[in-house]
Amino acid sequence: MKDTTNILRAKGLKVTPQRIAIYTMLSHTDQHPNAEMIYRTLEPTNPTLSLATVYKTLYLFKSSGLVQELNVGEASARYDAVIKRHPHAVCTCCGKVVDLPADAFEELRHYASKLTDFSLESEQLIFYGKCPNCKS
Amino acid sequence: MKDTTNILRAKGLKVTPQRIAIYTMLSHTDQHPNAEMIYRTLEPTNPTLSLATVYKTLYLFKSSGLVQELNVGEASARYDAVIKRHPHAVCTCCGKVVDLPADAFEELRHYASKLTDFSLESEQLIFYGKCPNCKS
DNA sequence: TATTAAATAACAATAATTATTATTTAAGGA
DNA sequence: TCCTTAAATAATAATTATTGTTATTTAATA
Repeated sequence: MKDTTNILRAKGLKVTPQRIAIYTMLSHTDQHPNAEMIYRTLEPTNPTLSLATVYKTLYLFKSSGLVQELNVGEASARYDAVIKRHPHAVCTCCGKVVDLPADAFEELRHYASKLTDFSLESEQLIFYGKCPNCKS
Repeated sequence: MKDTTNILRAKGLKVTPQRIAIYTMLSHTDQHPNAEMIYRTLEPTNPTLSLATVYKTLYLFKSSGLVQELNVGEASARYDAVIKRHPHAVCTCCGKVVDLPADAFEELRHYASKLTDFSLESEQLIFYGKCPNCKS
């Protein structure tokens, strides 16, 4: 995809088929997949892809600010191509992760900076509960 | 310790020296240690303790509601004997984790339940930044 | 004190992630 | 378009956190 190529170039990253596939997939899903899910999704159409490359590419993207890593308490990290920090809701039954609008963070930042001597950089807000499907 | 013994009994748990040591240590620290730290702290005075027991005991305590597990994005989980949900601040430099007062959660719960169809159970709020020591 | 179900220590196994290395390839210049 | 080369990749080994297994020990209760 042209878009992905330009985004990678803008970060000074070499453009490879693997990177294009991973970024394009991440920016077209709202599933918050982990490395394994990304690999299993892309492997059929990218038979030469290896799982180690997925991990390295995610690390690279994270370091370049192209994706954010999300830690919801599972064994493996999830990834999100939306880089603006925003709250998430995690279903404690099926594991689904959904996005919430970002505006909760504005007041929170204020609140937290009053309470600590930290110089704050970012924040993570996760709600846990049962999603509509699992409730019933 | 008498206190710990009673707390374990109240949850219907068998009282063993290992459980007493782990719970007593957790309830007397604000360090939010992980399993390895707990093991290394207790092993000198409890030479018969094994790391697997630490993990199993933490799982038991978590299931019984005696401790909460805290996932700040590190490889290993941290534990807190304060079971009321409260925000944490994590130093991105030295890894220190400090507690913040719980009252931020009241409005957040309200906010989140308006935004999702989830039946919400709990929440986790983590601020990342540099602690006073690491700032300078 | 004797009984017994449960807990523990020791260690094997697993799962997620990272490191290593030989091979391949993207990017830029001739 | 073809070279050159530094960087990326595939394959796989290694590591780290955590969980499973099992023989032995022990806390709780009779």
